[in-house]
Amino acid sequence: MSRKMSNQEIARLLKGMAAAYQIKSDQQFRVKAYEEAAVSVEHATSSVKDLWDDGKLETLSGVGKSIASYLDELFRTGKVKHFEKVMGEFPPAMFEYLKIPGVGAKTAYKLTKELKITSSKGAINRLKKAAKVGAISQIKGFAEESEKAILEGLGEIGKRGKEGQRMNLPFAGELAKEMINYMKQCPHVKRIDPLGSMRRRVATVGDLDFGVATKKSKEVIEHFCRYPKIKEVAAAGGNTARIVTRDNRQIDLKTMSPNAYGALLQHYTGSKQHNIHLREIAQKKGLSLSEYGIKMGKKSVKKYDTEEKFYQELGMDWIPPELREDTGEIEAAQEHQLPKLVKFKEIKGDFHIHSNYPIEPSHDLGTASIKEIVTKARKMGYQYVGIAEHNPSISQHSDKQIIAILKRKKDVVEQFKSSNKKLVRSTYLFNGLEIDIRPDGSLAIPEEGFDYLDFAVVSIHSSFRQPRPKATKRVLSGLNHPKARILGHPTGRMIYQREGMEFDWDQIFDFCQKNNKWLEISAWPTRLDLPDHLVREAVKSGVKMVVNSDAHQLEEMDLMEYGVSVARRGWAQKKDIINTLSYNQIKKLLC
DNA sequence: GCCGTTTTCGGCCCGACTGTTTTCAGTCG
Repeated sequence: MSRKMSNQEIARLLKGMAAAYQIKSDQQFRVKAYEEAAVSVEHATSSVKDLWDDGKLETLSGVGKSIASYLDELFRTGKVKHFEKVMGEFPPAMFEYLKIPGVGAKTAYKLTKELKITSSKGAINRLKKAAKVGAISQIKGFAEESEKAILEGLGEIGKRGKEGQRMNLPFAGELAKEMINYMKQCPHVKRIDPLGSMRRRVATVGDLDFGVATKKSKEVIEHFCRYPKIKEVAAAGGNTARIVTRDNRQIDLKTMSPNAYGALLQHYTGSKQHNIHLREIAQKKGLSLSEYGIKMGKKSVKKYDTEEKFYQELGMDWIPPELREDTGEIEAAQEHQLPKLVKFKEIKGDFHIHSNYPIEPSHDLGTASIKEIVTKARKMGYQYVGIAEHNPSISQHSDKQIIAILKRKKDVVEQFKSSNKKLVRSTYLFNGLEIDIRPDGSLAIPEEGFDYLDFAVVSIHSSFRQPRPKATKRVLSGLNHPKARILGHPTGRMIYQREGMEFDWDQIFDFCQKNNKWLEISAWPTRLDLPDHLVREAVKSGVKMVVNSDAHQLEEMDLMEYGVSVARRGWAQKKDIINTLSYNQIKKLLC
């Protein structure tokens, strides 16, 4: 098929199969298998099509021989005969209704039958009309509340973007900080943590959830419900509450007494796959896990104030939330072999910051001066900082002009260094450039221009749709120059806007590893690129990476922490990240 | 349909919430 099918669409297809089987048969475990495969596809950090290209479909948990072969058929022919046969027994409208929050297989099927709607075309609108005239509440098993819920659910579909309304990690992270600061004003909040994908630092976060350790749940919930940015309190009970903010973000809060907080934190941090695996292990030991603690046989639930003790009870080390995806971390924790993940405070510099130096680029210029950048870097405790503006535009300048601009910039940097000796002694300034790798693999400045640079970040900013062999060759060619040390935002993905490029990663990893080239982990909110799963592959291949902010404004230098989160999710340790090296070490590598 | 240092057969996570119900079904995370 010509169009690349998104993970979201594939997940929907698998969910449809689960729903069909749910109605059709009592094979509840086959239903569960399809549902799990759907979730796995939905949460996959790489495109399933890419995995298929690489023959790695079965690395997705929950995708075995059968589903892999169906997906193979899907990618080869654009359809799956078996799926069409199974789902063909049901009105197509039913699969549309599955999109409605709160509507599952049974409800969706019942609606199509009772309302006699079959075609998927206009199914949503017809349902909306039925709800408005009160036809749904007339159906047995439904009443006013259900009808209202369906109407509200239908409204949700319209509001959501095509990929669902998830936020990128830095966006969600900043919202979470605001909430945490607000909640800490309440003296009864002993401890507060984000939960779920936010705590695991996934690149995209859905709703925000928080856990609070407190002995005074009522007061904490009340304080939560007085959050200044609130639009409405959607629900509030003894230990949980849900608010909706003015920008329509749903935020949940769950409280627990401090002596049982560890289990709550563990349970709601997930991931679901991680927890299921844990419970299976627990079950074999005769234990049962829940958000309240651990039940041993018929005895009462044992409580845990910390997660550490909870994991210890199961015979394993505490697992950093970033690793809790059931991709081997549980086994590693049992063997006491978990990696010592890189930390934000170990970062000693940032190599990708756009200053406002008038370099006349074709892409956007930064807004902060060189002095502001170095001063900020020093405040952040960095030992060094690299400025890397986009190269001067090639369409607007001759080679000669580009060389002149780069020479002048070097002069300005040298002048800055000599007139700010004290500052530069504590935080050294490297003079770099972010250079386009053009579609043919050449770099967008003339050879002589490199004489005026300490290093170059080379990146792709155009022609993202090249076939894999050509794209791979392009990157290797771009990295080939001795001054080209960093491959900027390697896949070029833009979260929710553009899929990453397809490369032969083994070739790229191999080249980087042998030639001392570094892959960037960009902390730029819509990039977070390399993505975490590729970070992990790179770590396995012994490739070094560098976490950069790609800041265009001064404050954006603070986004570095989110890049570190991506590195951590990719199991990266200090030794894998080049900008954890001291200035003296890095100087030797660059000069 | 998936999965495996108790298994290639025989298991498959746990609980809350909601709405509709007199004891539960469906959905969600």
